[in-house]
Amino acid sequence: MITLATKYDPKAVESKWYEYWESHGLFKSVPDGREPYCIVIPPPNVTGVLHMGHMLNNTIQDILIRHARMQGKNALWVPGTDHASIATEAKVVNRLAEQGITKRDLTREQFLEHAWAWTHEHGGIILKQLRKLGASCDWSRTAFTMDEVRSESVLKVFVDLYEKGYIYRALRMVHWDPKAQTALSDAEVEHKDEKSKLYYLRYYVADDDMTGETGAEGEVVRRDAQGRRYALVATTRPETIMGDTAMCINPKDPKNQWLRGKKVIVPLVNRVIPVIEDRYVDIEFGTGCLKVTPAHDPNDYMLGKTHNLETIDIFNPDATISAASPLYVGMDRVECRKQISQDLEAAGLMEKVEDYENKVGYSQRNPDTVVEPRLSKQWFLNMKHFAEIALPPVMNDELKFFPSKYKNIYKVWMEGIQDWCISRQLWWGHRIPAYYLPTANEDEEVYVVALTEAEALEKARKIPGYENIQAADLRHDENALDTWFSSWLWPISLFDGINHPGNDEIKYYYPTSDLVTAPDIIFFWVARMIMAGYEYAGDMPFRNVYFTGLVRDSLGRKMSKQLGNSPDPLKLIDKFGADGVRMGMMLCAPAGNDILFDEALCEQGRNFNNKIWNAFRLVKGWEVADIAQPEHSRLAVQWFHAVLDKTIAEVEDLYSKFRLNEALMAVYRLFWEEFSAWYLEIVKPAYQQPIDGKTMEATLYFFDILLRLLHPFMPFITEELWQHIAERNDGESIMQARLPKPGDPDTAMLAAMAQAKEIISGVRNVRSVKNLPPRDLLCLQAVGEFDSPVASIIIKLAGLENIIAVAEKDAASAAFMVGTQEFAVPLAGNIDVEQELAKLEADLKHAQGFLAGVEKKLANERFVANAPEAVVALERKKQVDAQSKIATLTAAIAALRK
RNA sequence: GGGUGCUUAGCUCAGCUGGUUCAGAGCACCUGCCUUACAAGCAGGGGGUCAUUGGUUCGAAUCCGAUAGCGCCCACCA
Repeated sequence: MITLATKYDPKAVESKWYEYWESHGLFKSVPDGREPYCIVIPPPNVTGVLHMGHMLNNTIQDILIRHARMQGKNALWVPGTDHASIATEAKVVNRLAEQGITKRDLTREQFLEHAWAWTHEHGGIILKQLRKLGASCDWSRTAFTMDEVRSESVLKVFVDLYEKGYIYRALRMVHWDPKAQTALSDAEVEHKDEKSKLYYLRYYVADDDMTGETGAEGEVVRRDAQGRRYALVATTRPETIMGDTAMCINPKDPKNQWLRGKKVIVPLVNRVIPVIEDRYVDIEFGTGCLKVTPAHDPNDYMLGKTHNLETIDIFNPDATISAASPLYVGMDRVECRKQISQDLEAAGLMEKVEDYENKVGYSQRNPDTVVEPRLSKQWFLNMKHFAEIALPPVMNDELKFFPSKYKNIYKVWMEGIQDWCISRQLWWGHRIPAYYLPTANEDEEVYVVALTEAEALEKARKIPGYENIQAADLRHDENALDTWFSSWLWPISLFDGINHPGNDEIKYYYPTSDLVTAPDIIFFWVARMIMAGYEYAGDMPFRNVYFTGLVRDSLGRKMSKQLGNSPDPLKLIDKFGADGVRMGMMLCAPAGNDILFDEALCEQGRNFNNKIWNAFRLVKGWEVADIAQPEHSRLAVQWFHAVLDKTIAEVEDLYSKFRLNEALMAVYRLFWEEFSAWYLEIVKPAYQQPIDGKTMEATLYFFDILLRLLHPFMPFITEELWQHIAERNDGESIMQARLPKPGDPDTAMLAAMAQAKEIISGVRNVRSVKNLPPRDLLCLQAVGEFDSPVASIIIKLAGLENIIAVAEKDAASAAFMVGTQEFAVPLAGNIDVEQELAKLEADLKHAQGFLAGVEKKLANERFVANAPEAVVALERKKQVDAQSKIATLTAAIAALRK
């Protein structure tokens, strides 16, 4: 007999088994004749570290992968990392800043050297951390969005889309991140409500003759103390007045008719600008006068275009005031706002300031940075075609979203889709494969798009006038592509399906099975992968998308460094074991809801590990002897087979619906309640007594099956125990064990045990209330006929001497009811009559109330006439049962009162 | 501003097409137990007018409408 510690120690086993799995190649997958099951990992940032979001996301993926593997599928989980253009470049820039180097001091090549150094230094840390969690990825396939295969894929796709006419270059108002100094896509801007100010500024009428006209009816003419007339303009951004090139009124606005055709003077700047008219202006807002700054507002840009206005860009790329501005040159925009409002005030040009709430766009990657609308030339992808191919399969459930509520969100986005700005003014990323040719005119652009410089040269020479151009004359586009322009190919490029379409791997693994990701990247990533999937692999990239929730703390707050409410996953693993943490995550992870993470749940996970461990200790401690199998054990085995059949079917159903937390809860209860609290207690031999062979064999079989059911959730402890349950060969693993197919559950047996449990609970309750010692054997009286197929189990677990059917129970006894039958434990006179009466009367009252409800229903003619027969019959049965129960209780009370 | 979802025990959630003895689970809580597998445990127990309000129906947590609160997505009104 082996002696094992009473507490399970995860540290001793986790690394051992991970190494075992890896060294025996158990995570590896190559195409074969089996059904494939594939997940591609949402690639974490290459320089990132594991946080709770990864923890949740990857636990779920590992559960799905391990489950599929145990179903006999060829399971493949492909790992990798993302180059995360903006985020990584920002980190490198920060590190260089610490060394006193700015990006501008370096050439592109030098900067990239630093970036690669950083990547190699920090890259892959997160993948090592995933191993601690037990992630069963095929590490031999680890990919990087900027490795050779992926890079080539990205460039090929760019060239292809350009040639198909979907990619174009245009001068547009784009979102500009002044910190990263790059354009962003619409999706990378997050709007936040902000308390700001509305400044009312005086725009004096130019060359005012100050004639005394008061204007037509409804006109509002403003004059200062000297009688000079002015328009009052409301703005949230006074610092942009340096870029004003017009003031706009609505032609239908009666208040401002007098301004038609006039010119006004921009305050402080003293530039004279025309008053234009456009119905775009909201008459009700502010004073109905809008200042027009075409370079710094999308609407104003549009007005500028229609009215042929000059565009003055007063910002540098870093959002300091540019030399194009007459004032405040070099000042930061935030400073400038403060300064200019003071100066306007001092000059008497600011009439009032109101509190105002509006939405301000922030850069997703630089959360403190307000994005600036900026006119610039960028590369765009026309999205219309892609929306058309990607919307239908989701709407008709060929490709399923879990939970399905995201379908609608997806639909709305697709239907209102905007072109995607794919160029970034960054170096870290895939360089855009466009080559510019020298032109006489600086504003004119001639370029070719080609995979390589050689091809570009070839193409360039076909352009009339450029027949003799040399490689040195080509200027490679400086921009990099949006990170998501590589991620959207991930499910294809991982199998090299862009460079080698139709290769064996892509044919076998694509479409992949399930994608597990957070909903915040549904547009960035999920939607675009679906687009690329249909465009480049002719099919959906995955069959199901499981959207996890966001991990929050137990108070529902987002996890953040400032709040300090974000636990370090590795510390948690250290404290509770990977299995415990995995379980803790899953316990609070109902599909699609936010996760309110609480460390207490990991504790629950750890406790469960310990429970399994101790159940194992118990079973392993039994000595087998050549003795007959007791009746109760025989029945328990029969019953537990039924429980397994039922639960396995339930669990499989829950998996298919991605209700993993419920699947876990089902196996948790199966192990703790049914197996440990009931089954083991039934078959457990008396202290130091041996067990019969049949029961032992069945028990070990059950334990084995339970471990298999638990394995996807808790891979380490289950492997450890599975290896101990029976002799295993080197290289064998529970990972490869199959889940049994459930049979039809023996419902009669399940019903019999359900009743038996109630009876046992009844007796235990009597013991508890009457303070009867647990070891004293009791006698149980069943009033009327009694016949249970599992009576021997009741006798054992309730601690009974026997069960006897009696016509009338002892007067001095504690009674309880199970269904319609009364049971009693004779108490040899020491009963508290009052207490007993109170209990019976409470039961009686309840039964009477119940009966009244049922009878009221039955008295309702319309119910009897309209309800289905079965429902009415059921009500009648309830009536009869309640009546019999009332009779029993009344008799019992009368007997006690004697 | 436009959509959309949610509101069931102290907490986190189940409850599918309305009817299985007047709502279930886990955790938390209360009581009693250190009973040789496990106190990271065992046994027992309490706790909900299913947000509010109209309606449909013989019958509503479940269907429909309104209200309130919370959340999410989208959006260039200064």
